[in-house]
Order: sequence, then C-alpha cells, then structure tokens
Amino acid sequence: MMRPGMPDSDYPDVRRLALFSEMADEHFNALMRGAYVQNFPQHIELITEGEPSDFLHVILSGAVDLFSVWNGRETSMATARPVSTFILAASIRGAPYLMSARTLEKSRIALIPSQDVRAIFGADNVFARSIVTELAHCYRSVVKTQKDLKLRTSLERLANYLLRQQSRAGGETEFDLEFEKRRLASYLGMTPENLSRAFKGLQAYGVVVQGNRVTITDQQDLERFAKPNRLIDDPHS
Amino acid sequence: MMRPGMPDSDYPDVRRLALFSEMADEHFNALMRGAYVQNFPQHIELITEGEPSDFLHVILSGAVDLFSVWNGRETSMATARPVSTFILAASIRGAPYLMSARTLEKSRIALIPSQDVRAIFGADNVFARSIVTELAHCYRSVVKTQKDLKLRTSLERLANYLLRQQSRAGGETEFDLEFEKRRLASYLGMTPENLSRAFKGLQAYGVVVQGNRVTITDQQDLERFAKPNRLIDDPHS
DNA sequence: CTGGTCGATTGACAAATATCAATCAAGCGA
DNA sequence: TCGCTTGATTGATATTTGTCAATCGACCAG
Repeated sequence: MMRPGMPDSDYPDVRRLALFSEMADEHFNALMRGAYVQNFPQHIELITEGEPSDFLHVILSGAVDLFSVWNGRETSMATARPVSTFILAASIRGAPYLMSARTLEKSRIALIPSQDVRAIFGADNVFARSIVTELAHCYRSVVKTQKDLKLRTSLERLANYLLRQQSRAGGETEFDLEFEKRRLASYLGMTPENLSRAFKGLQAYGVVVQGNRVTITDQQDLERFAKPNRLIDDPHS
Repeated sequence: MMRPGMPDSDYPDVRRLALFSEMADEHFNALMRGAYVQNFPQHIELITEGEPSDFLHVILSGAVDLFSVWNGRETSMATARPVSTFILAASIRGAPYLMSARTLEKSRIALIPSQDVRAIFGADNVFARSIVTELAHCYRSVVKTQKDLKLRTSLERLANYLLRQQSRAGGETEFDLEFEKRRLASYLGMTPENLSRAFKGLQAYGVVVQGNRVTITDQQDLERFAKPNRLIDDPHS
C-alpha cells in the first residue's frame, strides 16, 4: 500500500464534496496528509462486510458496487460514483461494515483513516455539521429505497428507476444505463430474467431498449404508469 | 397545544437517552424549556409524510407506528417505543418527513423544535457527536432492514424476527408479540394472510403461536432454519 | 347473555416472481 | 476470421406471494 500523502492534484476533487467543502483548510489538509490513494483494477473486492471499518473511502474515479451477502445469496445495495464517499456510518461508529464493496471498473480511491475523521470531527464544528448533513442524507436515501421496495412491484420500480435516470441524464429522451443489466436487476430486487420481461412490459408505455440504450418515447405515459413521488424518487428532498 | 416547558418530571427520562445523556446541563435545559409535551389518544396521526419537519419527537410512553403510503398502498416501516426519538434526520436537515407517524396506543410525546436542536448542535460539541452517533445508528438499522427484505423470503424474515424478539424478551422460550399481526405482516413486507401461513410453516421448526403468545420449543432447530446473522439481526453491531 | 365488530384464519384461486434450460448476441483474443 | 466467453433473452415451469370470500373467535356495549 502507498504511504500516506494524497497527491496534491487530488485535493480539489475531494474538497469539492459537500462533506469537505466547508471545513477549515488546516483541518482539511490534516485529513489529506493521513490519507492514502490507490488505483484498483476492475472487479476487486475493496471491503468485506463484517470486517472492522478503518477507513472512510472516497471514490475519485471509476465506480464501486456496494453489495451484501447472506446464505449464499447476494444483492446489490447501491453504487458509488465519483466523487463521493462511502461507508461513512461505519467509519464514524467504528463498527463493522454492513456491506461489501467491489470495483465495477478501474477505480481510484482515497482512504482516510477513520480515527483521523473522528479527530477532526471533534476539532472542527463545521466539519461535524457536514457529517451530520451527509449522514442524514444517507439515511433518507435508504428509507426511500425501502419504500420503493415495499410499496412497488418490480415493474413499477423499473419504471421509476428509468425516470430517475432520465432526469439524472439531463431529461433527455435517450440515455444509457449506467451498468450491467444483471446488476440493475439485483439493485431493483429482481432476477435478470425478470428484468428482461419488465423491459418488455414497459414497451406498452413507450420504453424502447437496445442494449444499454434506453429511449422514452412518451414520458407522460410512462409517468402515468410509474407515478413517481418526490418522497421516494427525488434524491434531494 | 401546550405552551413550551416540559414538566420537570419528564426530564430524567429524556436525559437518559444516548442522544441527550452526555451534553451539558445548560444546553439540555435550554432544549427542554423550548419543548412541548402532549398526550395523544390511540390512533392519532402525529405526522404526515411530505410535511415540513418542525419538531424532533421523543416518545415518553406508548407506541408509535412509522408508516408510508404510495399509490393507495401502505406499509409499516418501523415502530418507535419509549424512550426514543424519531424523525431525527428530517429535523436535522429541515427536510420534509419521509414517513408518517401515528399512535398505536395512548402516548405521551415531547416535541422539541428543530431549530433549537440545530442551535444547540452548533453550541455543544458533545451533543453534536451524539447526534452523529444516533444518525449513524439509524442509518445502519435501515440498511439491515433492507438486507433482510432483499435477501430473505418472508418465512425467513418471520423466523429471524421471532428470534430477535425472543432475544429482546430476555431469551425466554415464551414471549408476546408486541403488536397486532396485521401490522407485523406489514412490517415484514407481507399480507396478513401470508403471515398466518408463515406461522404455520414455522410449526415444523418448533414455533407455537396462540393469539399473541409465541413459544419457541426448539431454538436450535429454528436457528438452523433462520440462519440469523449479526450484520442483519443484531441491533447493536 | 347477545348481537355486533374487528382482526385472524382458512381455502380457492390469481398474479407475480423465481428457476431451469436453451438460445442468442456482442466482445475479444488467438 | 473463428471460436470462446459472458451476459441477455426467451420459453416452460415451479414457487412464492397476493387477492377474494367465507368463517372463526375474541371482545365489547347494550
């Protein structure tokens, strides 16, 4: 592993995160000095659930899948994309990871020792406030996902997912799925076979899929079916 | 509504919560002075999802159901029992509630203005740290619930739920379900009809149910089926 | 006591979802 | 280019779960 000392060139990207953007320079620099940066190839397991959490992770480039396993079954819980942190809660609590993490592609990851995070947290009120905001946001995200899972059928989940992606892509009629369909299926809580059928089922509402490319020919119609709701689908509210 | 000023007699109960137990007296008292306390009858809706969150709620006695609604469907997300807080995340962020809340029985609830919480948060580092700990705990709880939902069948969820309840009840062979079966069903993500059948299905593993009373005649056997896991079922880890 | 109400249970059936096996199609290295 | 591998799709089928209707049973008010 590399020795502490994140390259200065990575500072601005990290600094731009809401979690770090408001804190004092002095404290930010202290955090960065203790951090490692590593480049990982595709399909590397970064974190195994159950292990003690020693680092806060910041993904600088690439993509990371957060997943969980039980009794031989596996499910994708979330995807971390640059630039964002993951497993903040475990770091803060010093508790074991609840999720595993693996790279979906070649990824550049910064590792900030959890003890440093906790130390700076005590020294910098602004940082403390940012952590609270971030944690509250994470919590609300999971609650939304849980509502999605419990209140909707798989077809409805897919329809709303597509609308959210479309919105993320700037509202364009056409956009690309950001990852493999098998992972999307797992994320949405269904099998790959069922995802295929669900896409077919949405043809009736103007959804066309060719490979990774999705076209929404009649957004109104899809929305009438999907009934998106800001308390589930709006990532910011 | 009562005027601010929580009765002094309620102070100790609130103070005992991890969220408030470490903070300075001065700040705690300031929070309490701005708080209201109200007694609510059974089946009163305290909070409606989507509304702005003006108060941090503390349940002093009784029980509160946190639930969500979408497209005419409803699901129970969690139960708040004394003494604990709920909707901390919404209060902190000043964001709309993601869940509704209703009393399950006659309940006594303290309402602490969110703005007071945010003010004291800025003034008291110890309190800030407690909030972070609490939020991280809440986040991890929801992640566990999501793993439970996505990785297990309804029969497995029920089996593990019973083992958790048994543990909560001190590990006794016999214990009572803490709420209506229809709500339990909703909490576990199934219909009441299916819950009935699931209980029957667990007879094969030594589970006996009479009304609200559950007897686990062969814990080993039930555990072999349920395969409890600390990263899903341990509320503390 | 006696209806009446509400939740729990049961059975029959329908819908949703998963599983298994086969095939298809794109990407890639020799 | 040709196989080879991997993921996606499809069809057939099984399992799980939900729905609907009926009944049961506890509790409560009169």
